Amino acid sequence: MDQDTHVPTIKDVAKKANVSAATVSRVLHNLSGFSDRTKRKVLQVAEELGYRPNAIARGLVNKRTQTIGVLFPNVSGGFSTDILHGMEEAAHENGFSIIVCNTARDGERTMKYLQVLREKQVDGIIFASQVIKDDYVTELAAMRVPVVLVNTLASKDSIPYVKVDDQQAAYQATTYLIQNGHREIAMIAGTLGDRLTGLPRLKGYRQALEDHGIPFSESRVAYGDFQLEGGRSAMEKLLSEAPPFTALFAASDEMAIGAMGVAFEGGIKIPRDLSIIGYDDLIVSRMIYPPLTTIHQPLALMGRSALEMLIALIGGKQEVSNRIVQHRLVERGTVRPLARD
Amino acid sequence: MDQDTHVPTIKDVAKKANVSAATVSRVLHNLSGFSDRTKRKVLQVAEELGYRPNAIARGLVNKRTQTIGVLFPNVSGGFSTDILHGMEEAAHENGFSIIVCNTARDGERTMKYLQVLREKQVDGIIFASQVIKDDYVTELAAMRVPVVLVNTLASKDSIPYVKVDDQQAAYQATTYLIQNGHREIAMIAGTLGDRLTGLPRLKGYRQALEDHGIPFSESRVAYGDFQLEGGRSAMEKLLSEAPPFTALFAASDEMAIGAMGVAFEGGIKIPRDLSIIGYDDLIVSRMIYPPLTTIHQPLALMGRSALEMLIALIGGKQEVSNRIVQHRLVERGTVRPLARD
DNA sequence: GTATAGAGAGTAAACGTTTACTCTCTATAT
DNA sequence: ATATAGAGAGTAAACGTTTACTCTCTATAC
Repeated sequence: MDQDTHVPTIKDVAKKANVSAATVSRVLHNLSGFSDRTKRKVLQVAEELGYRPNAIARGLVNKRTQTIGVLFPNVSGGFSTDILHGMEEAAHENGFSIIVCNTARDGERTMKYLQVLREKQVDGIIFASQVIKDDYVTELAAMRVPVVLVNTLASKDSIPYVKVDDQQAAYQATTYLIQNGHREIAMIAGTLGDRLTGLPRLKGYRQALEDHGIPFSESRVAYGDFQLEGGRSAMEKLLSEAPPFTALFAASDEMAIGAMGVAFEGGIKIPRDLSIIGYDDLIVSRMIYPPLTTIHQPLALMGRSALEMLIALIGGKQEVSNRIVQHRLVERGTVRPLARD
Repeated sequence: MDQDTHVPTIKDVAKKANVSAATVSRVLHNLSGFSDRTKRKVLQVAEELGYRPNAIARGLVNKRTQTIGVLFPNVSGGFSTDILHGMEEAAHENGFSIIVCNTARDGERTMKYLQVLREKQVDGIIFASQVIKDDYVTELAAMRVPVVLVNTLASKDSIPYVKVDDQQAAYQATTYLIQNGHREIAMIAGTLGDRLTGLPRLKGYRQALEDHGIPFSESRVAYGDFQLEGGRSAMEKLLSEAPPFTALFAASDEMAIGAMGVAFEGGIKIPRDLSIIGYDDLIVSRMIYPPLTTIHQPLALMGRSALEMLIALIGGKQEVSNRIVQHRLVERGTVRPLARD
């Protein structure tokens, strides 16, 4: 009766194979200290019993769980999704599992997750595109596990990261609009307070303008939250309050798409009446119509990179260097060259 | 020196508070068997030391990890993403963590994941929209953990699930096209061999046709894989090989969007020249232009439901009943009523 | 023929909790 | 004054592994 509900342990294997648990462990790990005969016997018994090692017990002794915690501001955004995909891939290849956490951009919730991850003894942590508060840093320090950032920075560069050069990318996006003859260019920027992703993109935009002799005007900038709805309301604000503009740079594809929706609803044809360039190159951005001209970030690759950096750190590497990955402007259907006047 | 790298355990707390580890444990779990004085002392010391319980050790003794494994055919699809979001939410509320696995529709890979999840002693497993092979069922049985299915079925209904009524939903979608005056209706169906999601939708389509006196023709059906690319190639095939049609029912939004792309490229205007209805109601479906008319599935809710069912089972509930959630046709911009001839 | 090295394998402690049992008080009932 | 109940707390085993040590052979070197 008991056999029916008992899941076999290493001891069961040991007993049935007439060896000690230690020997079974050695065989299973292919260490030394057993004869060929024993090895065969152990393997056969393990197979027979359907034995699987218990990673929890293993984790307890060698203080490794082969598990990594990943925190996203919103799991369901196309953005997080693409990054997650790359991470998952790399994790699987390296024998790690991923616990996903959706922080919903909420500081308290993030702290709660950090504690859970600590208790679960994850081997490392990745933060994706999220502002890193000091609280987090303190908690992370107490956890004594390596951390890697994707698409964000910690103060004083204290944590390794992989990201693109936001300012340069924004500069390029804006310049592209200018080269297409636009001079009245609005921007939907990221969260106002966000100095890490929001500000550099705004700076790139401003710099491009000024380098081409176009005065920057705060009145042509609206702030969103990188998400669809934020893009929509920013666009509405721009349309009603800003001086007229012929082109728009949105600091995220989601916001660009939100803005496009508002434009369509208002009878503004894209790109005929308004040119738009986004930032991210989500998978959906090429699915929509017209397909979005945007700054491509290799998101899956960035996820993969971050995970590989993290694994190196977990493996004992003392330091990894930050990685600036290459962005790229991809021309699709939402920017129209303006006829010279 | 050692203090510097040592992470405090329950024993450290015990020693510093002059009590036994058992007492600390009792205090922390708010059981009985300690005075108020002791409680205060223990709590204070735990706080001072920055003590956090080790869930791995805990898991070892009470054979619970508060962790759930979730398997998706492709994490980066909008589909999985929305479901995951609902699950993550519910998991967090109930003190569970989620390990995500991307099976890439690969049987071997799935088995590998199942084994990892078994070793990691997850408390339960959720399969999302994936064909359940017999191999899996065997492995799952050996794991002795509860399983719940989302958007799929196992043979003989042996595993509880939450899904919509695919056949009825497809019937409704097709009927809607018919009621809008269409009689030449093509379909992009799911994977040919897939009897679980693919076939019912095909059946619903066929049934609706026949109930309205329209002969079903195999030549107007093309098969995709539920993903974007599959939709594109199916559409190309339909356009070149099928008899002309004025409307199209796609068994997934992704395929519908892929088909729309092909249509646009071919100069076919939607909905003027061709009406399209999809299936899923992904978040992106309302972001694109024109916004997709489709069958809404409450994906996040389904994810949440599945997770709650699973937790009930983990909690010892003997049985949960399957849940058929309500779908809904949402009218947006891709279906045009056909003028009566 | 003895010393010795190394192969093969077992013993037991350790990882950090939880929990069943046990023990010692103090307070109350008789 | 004694029996007894219950509060407060400790002891130790258990969970399933890994691993440092130890032990016993057999084979080889001399």
